[in-house]
Amino acid sequence: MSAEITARPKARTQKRTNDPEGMRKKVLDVAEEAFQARGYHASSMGDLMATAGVTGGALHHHFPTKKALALAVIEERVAAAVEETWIAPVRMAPSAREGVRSVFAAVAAELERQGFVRGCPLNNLAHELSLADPDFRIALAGIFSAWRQAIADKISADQQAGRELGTDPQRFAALAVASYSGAMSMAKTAQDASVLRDCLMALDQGVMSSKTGTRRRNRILHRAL
Amino acid sequence: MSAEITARPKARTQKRTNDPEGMRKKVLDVAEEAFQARGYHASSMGDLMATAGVTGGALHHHFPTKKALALAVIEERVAAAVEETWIAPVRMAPSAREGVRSVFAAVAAELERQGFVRGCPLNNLAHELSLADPDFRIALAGIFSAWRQAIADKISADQQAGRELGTDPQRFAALAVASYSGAMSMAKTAQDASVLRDCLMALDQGVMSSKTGTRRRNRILHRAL
DNA sequence: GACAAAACAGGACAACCGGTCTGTTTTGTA
DNA sequence: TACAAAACAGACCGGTTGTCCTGTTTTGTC
Repeated sequence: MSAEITARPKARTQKRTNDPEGMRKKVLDVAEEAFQARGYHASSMGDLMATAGVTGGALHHHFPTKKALALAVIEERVAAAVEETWIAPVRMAPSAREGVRSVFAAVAAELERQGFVRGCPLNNLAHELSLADPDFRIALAGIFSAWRQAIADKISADQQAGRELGTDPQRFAALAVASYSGAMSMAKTAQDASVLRDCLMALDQGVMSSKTGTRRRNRILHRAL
Repeated sequence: MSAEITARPKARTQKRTNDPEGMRKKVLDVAEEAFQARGYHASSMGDLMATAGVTGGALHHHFPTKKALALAVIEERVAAAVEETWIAPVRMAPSAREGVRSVFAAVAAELERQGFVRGCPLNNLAHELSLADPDFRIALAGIFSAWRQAIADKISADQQAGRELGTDPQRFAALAVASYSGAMSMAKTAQDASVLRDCLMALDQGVMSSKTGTRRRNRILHRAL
């Protein structure tokens, strides 16, 4: 008679959503959002399951561990975000300096528009996870490296065209990424994007201006984007 | 007879250390170290108790909650660290630019010496906690603000002496702090301090050089500290 | 030395964490 | 339609978390 009890079919309360690949995407969406807003350790799997409307079994099927989920967020979402908001725009810009300047200005404008600063996804996760686990650190370091390399390559391209001959590509890229990351850190902490503008203007009047006398012009063109 | 059992005096295994203020300091030391190395959420009260050699009762007496402990670390330790490594040196420097440059170089040298990058304490906690709790955020934002203000004040002092007349104090300070913070983020993620040197050199050849033709000189003087 | 207050000791607890397990349903393929 | 594999559902567990509580010891004060 015990077999009769244990073999009793369980009542299923949740319907299946026959949406292939949609469930994994939804979990990644929620995880990306949560890791960005609250951080990795502060986001529990239970929270993610609840907000994503996903059961534990489903989550574990796509991502065996929490680490695997975070790794997927880093490699698929964070890397894509950097590619979209930084690498591609810089590549398409008329010059490296103009590309960096326009991204800076665009992000500052976007932050002022939505009136809330959540910080740079890459920096947020990098601070929390790069010392916690080597796999995390390597993945995050790779994104940082690709980010800088894209800017350095653009400087090299400019040099191929006879411009920026006195500029070291690696150093320029390092300063661009560092000042942006640091400015975002302060903007997030102060919940005020104005420091981003301060940094952009300081760069404009110093490093960001070429040495051929375009310093005045840049200050005027700055509002164009 | 039950009273006889419940009233039985408990055996005390740990001796008292009649060291007033010493216990609180020890907890703060351990917490500062742990929050810096592993972060706030990844550091459990149990770990802190164990490594500090402190019982739960003692810890709870000095710091009723984990949040109170973190707030004390921020206000007493992180603020002091920024004061010690940045604000005081900049104040004592011959000029703002020279002060910023020397701190940058000193930190880079220190990181290369110990061969391991744990990141900026302020930035580490700021990323993890500034969105988690308003009290955290305000405390951290205040330190960032004081940091920038110290540099801006130094620029103003330079201007009082007839120098740096074309430099905006707030913007200069914002760029200095941002580029340092961002460079430390990358250095921590890559576990390589060379990006700090890259940023310093980029600043030296651009923003960090005054406009009176000292650009050459700075590159030579750079190794002096 | 009396005595109130501060400074601890140490256990207990409820909530929660991430992960596992078994079982059911859908899907791809022939 | 048969059937193996993938995709899920949902309960379950051991360990950990932060906090609280009661009791003991030290300290300061008159």
